[in-house]
Amino acid sequence: MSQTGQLFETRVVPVLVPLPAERPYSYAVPDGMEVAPGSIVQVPLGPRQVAGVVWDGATDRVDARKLRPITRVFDCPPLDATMRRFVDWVADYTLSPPGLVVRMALRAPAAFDPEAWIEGIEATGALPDRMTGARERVLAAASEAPAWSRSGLAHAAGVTPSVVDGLIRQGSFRGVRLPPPPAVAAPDKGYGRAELNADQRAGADALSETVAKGGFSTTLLEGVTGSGKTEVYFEAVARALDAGRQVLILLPEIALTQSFIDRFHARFGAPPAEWHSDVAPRQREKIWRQVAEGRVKVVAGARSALFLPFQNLGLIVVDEEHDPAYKQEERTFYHARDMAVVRGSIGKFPVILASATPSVETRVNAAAGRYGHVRLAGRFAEAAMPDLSLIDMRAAPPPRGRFVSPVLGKAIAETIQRGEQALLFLNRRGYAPLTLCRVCGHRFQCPDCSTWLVDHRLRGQLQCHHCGFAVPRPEACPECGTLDHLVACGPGVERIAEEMLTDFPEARTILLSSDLPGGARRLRRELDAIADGEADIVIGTQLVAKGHHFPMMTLVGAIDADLGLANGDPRAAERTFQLLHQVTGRAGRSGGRSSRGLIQTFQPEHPVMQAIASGDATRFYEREIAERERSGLPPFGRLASVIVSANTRKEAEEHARALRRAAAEDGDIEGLGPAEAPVAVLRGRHRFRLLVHATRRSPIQAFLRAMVAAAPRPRGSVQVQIDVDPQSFL
DNA sequence: AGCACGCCGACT
DNA sequence: GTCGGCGTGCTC
Repeated sequence: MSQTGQLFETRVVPVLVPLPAERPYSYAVPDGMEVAPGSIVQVPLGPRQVAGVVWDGATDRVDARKLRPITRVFDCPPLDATMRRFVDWVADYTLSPPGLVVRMALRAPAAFDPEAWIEGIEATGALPDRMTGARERVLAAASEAPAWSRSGLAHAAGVTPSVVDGLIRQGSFRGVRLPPPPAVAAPDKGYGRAELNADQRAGADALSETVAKGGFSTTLLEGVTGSGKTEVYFEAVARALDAGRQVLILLPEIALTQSFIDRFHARFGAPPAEWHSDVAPRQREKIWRQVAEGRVKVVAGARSALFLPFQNLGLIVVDEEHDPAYKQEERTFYHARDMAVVRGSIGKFPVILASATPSVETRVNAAAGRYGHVRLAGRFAEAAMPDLSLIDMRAAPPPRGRFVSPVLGKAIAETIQRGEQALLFLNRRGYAPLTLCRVCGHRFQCPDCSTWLVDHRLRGQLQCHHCGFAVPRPEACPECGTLDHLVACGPGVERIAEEMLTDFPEARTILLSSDLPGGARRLRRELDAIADGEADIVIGTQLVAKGHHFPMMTLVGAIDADLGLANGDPRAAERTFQLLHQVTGRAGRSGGRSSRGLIQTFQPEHPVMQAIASGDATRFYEREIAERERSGLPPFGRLASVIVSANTRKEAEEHARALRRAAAEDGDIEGLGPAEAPVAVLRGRHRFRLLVHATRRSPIQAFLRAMVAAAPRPRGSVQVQIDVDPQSFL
């Protein structure tokens, strides 16, 4: 310790910086600088300056020569204690460095400095020397509000800005500084209260009471599509706003369409602030800042909105809580629904999980009494319930090479004749799942995986859906060289679209698939267009199942409905049930109009098909939970995977083996399952997934920590990430 | 995550 | 002889 160090006590604080550091770094606080835990600061890090957060707890003992001073404190509301605890909790639970978690909360670099004030003008009351018609209009328009922007006033008065300039010179207006305009208008909790039926009223009252009571709780809001879940939880939102709290509504990214925003707007007189990947950077920063200042009251966002720096969060609603899109499977692996519950628990406020088809783990939590359970019995209008039936494809097959059965084809014809819409759902991208040579029988297979290559005609490629391998569609068989004798086997959405174009050439047909060009933005636009009636036949993969409002959709057909039941995934039945239930729920949402759901299946006797046809979700869940118990699989929790990724398959494989060996040699590491998902390629990196399950003795994180610690340190491009399955948080 | 340092292949 | 590939290691 140097003499100056002894004479002038240097204050040292921990600062969490947004990089994969296991713990906060230590920084010196310059004389006269005020910082406290939560302060957002700028610190030197190597050659650059980064934003970090002053953290809690003791600082690392660090070499005085390394210690560098904080550059500045941003004029920005600090991250509050609950947010800091939340970051630490998520880091611990997901076994990721806290620095990477805090990074998710700091993703709005320009938002740490206050927004600039706007140059505006206000009327002085002085009249100009010479009055003109244009000047009169400007003065009249100006009286509508205390202050204006120069161009805004000109626009409102219907004159050019030079008229306003003239009035400024005449002294009728003076310059004034205006606070930055709000990102969104304030919601009005009493604006467009919906008419609720008795059932919905009871549900809304129960949720509102939970909100009014305050404190942490989790409630499952369960009700079929069209039962008015949204309107019901809007009442809880209104109650939280009434108490002066902020509200977060989480939605799967794809469900954040204009129609949701419109419904919110109709209820609260203003749209919510939107937070998803399509929001422009400037707007993102504005929203981040105003959320931190408590000026934005309601955010509707995708999973990343969970890390927004709310000042006064009082309610989180997780809509479509079963949706797999809530699980982030890159960088920091987390499940937004579960982390929402954790955030509620730390912040001591209620969380509402809404779904027509809850995940099994949420059902189990509700059944065990850990979560409250509010059920909405029926639809708004009972008549709007779709009439569901199974089509036995063994009894009534379509002609060879076709996949839409005559029964469904007839229903489509009738539907579009009436000017209504038909939706065909098939959960398989591309044109055909298998291509073979009619001469020698050669099947096109992925060189790295044991899977067929899927024919994608729109892209002119054969693709492996497992690892991303792709080749141009060949014309000749690579085995026997014969030209033009390759044949596509089985259906994909592209092929169904082709069938529809052949059968209904005059109909407006839209194909929706995640691999079509244009990305999320275009998809949202197309979905809104469909809702506006700009299509007759819609063919789509699972993305059409996700919470859209299609009032004209009176027929839903599921092609190959039992597709998902074949693979060995322990959640196959649950996923298939959820998908089919959601997709058939798209039908019959406009009251009065009769609607149908036709499900093509090769195994109509399967319990999932029976449950779908009967519309009895409860029976399905009870059976599924019992089934999992019988098979020894926990209904949820105590499961995890270790994901090893590397630039080459060999590297990834080698590290996966090392982890396996470490687990085998260390007696304390139990529960490394035999399963190992085949390698997948994601953005050029080869990934291995090892399944891990814990025994009853300790939380699964302990196994994972021990296993990763015992294995050799990753070398080269190798990276290890952990994905912990949903558990109970109470 | 950046960014610099460092050690092996094709070029102004 | 250098420019530059990305493997390795560090950042208070």
